Amino acid sequence: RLRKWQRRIRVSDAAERNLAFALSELDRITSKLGLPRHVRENAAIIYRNAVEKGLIRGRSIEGVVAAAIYAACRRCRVPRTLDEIAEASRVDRKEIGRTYRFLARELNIKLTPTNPIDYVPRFASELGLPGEVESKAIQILQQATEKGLTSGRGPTGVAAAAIYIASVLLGCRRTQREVAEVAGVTEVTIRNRYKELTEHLDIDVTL
Amino acid sequence: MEPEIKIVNVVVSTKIGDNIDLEEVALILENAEYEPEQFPGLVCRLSVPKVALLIFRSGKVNCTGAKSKEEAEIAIKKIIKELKDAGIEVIENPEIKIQNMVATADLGIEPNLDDIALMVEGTEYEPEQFPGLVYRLDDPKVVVLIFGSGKVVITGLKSEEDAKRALNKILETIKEVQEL
DNA sequence: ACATTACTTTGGAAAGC
DNA sequence: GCTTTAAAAAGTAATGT
Repeated sequence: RLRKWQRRIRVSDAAERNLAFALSELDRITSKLGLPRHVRENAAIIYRNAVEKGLIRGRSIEGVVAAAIYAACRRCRVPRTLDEIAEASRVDRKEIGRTYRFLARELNIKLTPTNPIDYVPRFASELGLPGEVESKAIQILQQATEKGLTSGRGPTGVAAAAIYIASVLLGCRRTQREVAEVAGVTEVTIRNRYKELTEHLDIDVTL
Repeated sequence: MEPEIKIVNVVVSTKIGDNIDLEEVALILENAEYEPEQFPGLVCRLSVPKVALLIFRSGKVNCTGAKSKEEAEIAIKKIIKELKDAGIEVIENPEIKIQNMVATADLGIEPNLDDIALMVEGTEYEPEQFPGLVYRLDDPKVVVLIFGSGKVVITGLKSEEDAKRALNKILETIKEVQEL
């Protein structure tokens, strides 16, 4: 009767409030990361699907929002690392990774591992590198993938090394430190991938 | 020749008594750490065999780090004797149950993790987070970590036999993936 | 440029928060 | 869910020489 009616109002109120909070968080994080509108909308769809399937139970709204954004970025081929999303949200990378896996499984989101090539445009432009360097880096990564040199390695590290090599080859060298900075990896990692790529792909990088 | 399987860790549980005073036990066993604020169990490390034992107030005990069930048994017998000699009431021949085993092996081939992740159900492969592919098998119910080198880690094992079965299944599915 | 140490992942039990 | 324990895989990271 009246009680039931009131409870329904309360429940829908709470649901509305939660959704509003989630969407505002989604807006805040996506704008902080400078993500395009279609990525944000994609993340919003993923979040709504999660709500409909009751996947939020036992999880924080922020965690699910962050995981939805992470998934949307990958699906739209404009990946952000877990560290970047963890920094922009107030959720730690462990929880985002765990929630992402959970959402992927429950919502049947099938994503292949992030292709290092998808990181090239963003990293290259942040380094102010011309299109030719970008193309060269992508070409290197395609060859690397064919030879299995990307398997098991972190996508950002391989992408960073390819960009570093391409920048040197085309005469607009960026230091390992600069590339490491924008890619969010250490110089040691770039050096390791650099060795691997130049050796196995017979690339002469003479300075 | 089948790939050699090496058991690298065995986790075992048992019960050696009741209402054990861990403060007292901490004084009896030398390499014992007991910080109830941090963890309810007492930690005791043995050098031979090289294992770690977790002893609880209830008398329940966990033993980790052993290379075999026998090794874990020896370790548990050791602390039982020490406690008994110190005048603590203990169960002399407790039933010891294997809770988990970890094994490593080499497939002898370098699998394409991307292809496996794409075609095999129950797999997770996120190189950004971890270089190995995670493969959950239903029978035997274990988890296998497969690396690009062909090395694998099998965990969740209750017996050595399951490790062999799991390994054979993995080799079979990888062969199927390679053909398709 | 090297080396060493340490953390990521997986599984399971224990008692308590 | 977390806390603690051990061990392996390969990659990445933090520090040290």
